Amino acid sequence: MKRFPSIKKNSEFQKVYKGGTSYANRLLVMYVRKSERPDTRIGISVSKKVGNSVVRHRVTRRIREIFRLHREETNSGLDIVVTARPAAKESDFKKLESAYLHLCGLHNIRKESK
RNA sequence: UGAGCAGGAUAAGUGAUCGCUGCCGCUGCUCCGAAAGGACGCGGGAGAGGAAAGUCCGGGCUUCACAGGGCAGGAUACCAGAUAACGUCUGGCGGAGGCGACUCCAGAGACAGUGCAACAGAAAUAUACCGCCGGUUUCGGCCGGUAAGGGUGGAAGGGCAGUGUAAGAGACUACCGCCCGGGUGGUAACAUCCGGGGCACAUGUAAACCUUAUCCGAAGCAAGACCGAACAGAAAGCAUAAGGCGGCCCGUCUGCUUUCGGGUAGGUCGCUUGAGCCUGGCGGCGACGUCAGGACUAGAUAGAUGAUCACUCACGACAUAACCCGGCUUAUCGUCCUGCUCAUAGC
RNA sequence: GGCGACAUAGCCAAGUGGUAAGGCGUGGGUCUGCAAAACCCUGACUCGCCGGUUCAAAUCCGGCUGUCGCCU
Repeated sequence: MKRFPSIKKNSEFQKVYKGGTSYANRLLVMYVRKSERPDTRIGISVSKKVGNSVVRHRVTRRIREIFRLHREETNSGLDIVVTARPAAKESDFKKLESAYLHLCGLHNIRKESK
């Protein structure tokens, strides 16, 4: 597997938005929905309101890196959509990471291993 | 030393680990496949900009349209050149600004025609309000001449001085301006000189319509080409066996295979070696051209540059390719280099 | 990535080079014992921003900024 699987189609995004549960904090919004697939997929959405192309790419890469590093800690078989809010453009990697883990805790999708 | 003008370069760096996207290689173990090959693994090497931006011009490329010409529509506009082409660039000319280095110009035509010019003003391209002069008078004025003066306006009938006249007026004269013709220099724009017209054309606006000259078919890689599940359709053949409707027959609906064809989801190509880049010589004032040598430098398809650690400093601006080039415009923390101008002081 | 449209008062908006219409709303007044309704009065000074053409620009011409739509 070269890359982790991701949500690509607009219809799949809409499915998660309508059928999933959502939590949010100051930096991020997270939608989670159980899927029929065995693995966990992620979709990242960054609006133009967040900033220009450079800012949006940087936010996307950081969220993708966070997901990659913490993938083993979460339950599998989920579709996750993360939306960045405009405040995310000023925050660094550490702040985004703590915000992500906070939302994972609210969703109760973290494994009980640790 | 201070103030400035013009041009150019650069766009934080180094090392380690994990991760991402192409490319190349493998005595390859594992999986798929008839094979070619692919997946996976390991190793190597590559991986955003000067504006990648805005999409404002120009071209390549692709599809569609097209005998040729004209009209319509659009663009450009001093001259000569450069270029694949351009609204770009270079060198000149004219005008404007600056002490200067130098900078800026949307810089054809308003004697081809039409339109518009609010308010003010008597009058806006045609006219007499006041004034001046002559005549007349019932002394209030009326008739005629007149653009020198007043006032209005962004703009008032070529300017200024003189002659002249009742008062005036290119009516006449000199200079300037304008128009016409010619000489000289220059490829040309243009500059300069001579002669003539006595002025008949004569406010501004062409980023108003327009005239003249030149150029332009339209759309854009989500262009387009190929393969192609599903599904709508057509034709041929087979079975008339079985099932539904029906009490039964007739009838009617449902079938299978092959071929054709449309082309959706999806996939492959287009997709990066190029009117390109670096160095040097030659031609040219220059833009640029030409010759020789050298290097290969992203190609993704929801879209690749991030995270962690260490060190240095000026503590890091604007900003992320998406078919590719040539320009323009706009954004931008700084650092460095070259040439030149002015002022002050010293030699 | 490509193509196109729009921006005028708090809101909806008209506007042809020459003083920027109108409606809703706000505020004030008349009316009423008090209100509602009705009637009268009321505001643009940066016409999104910066330049240019013109005597004069919301309007014409360039360049920016923002918003929206279409192509999948």
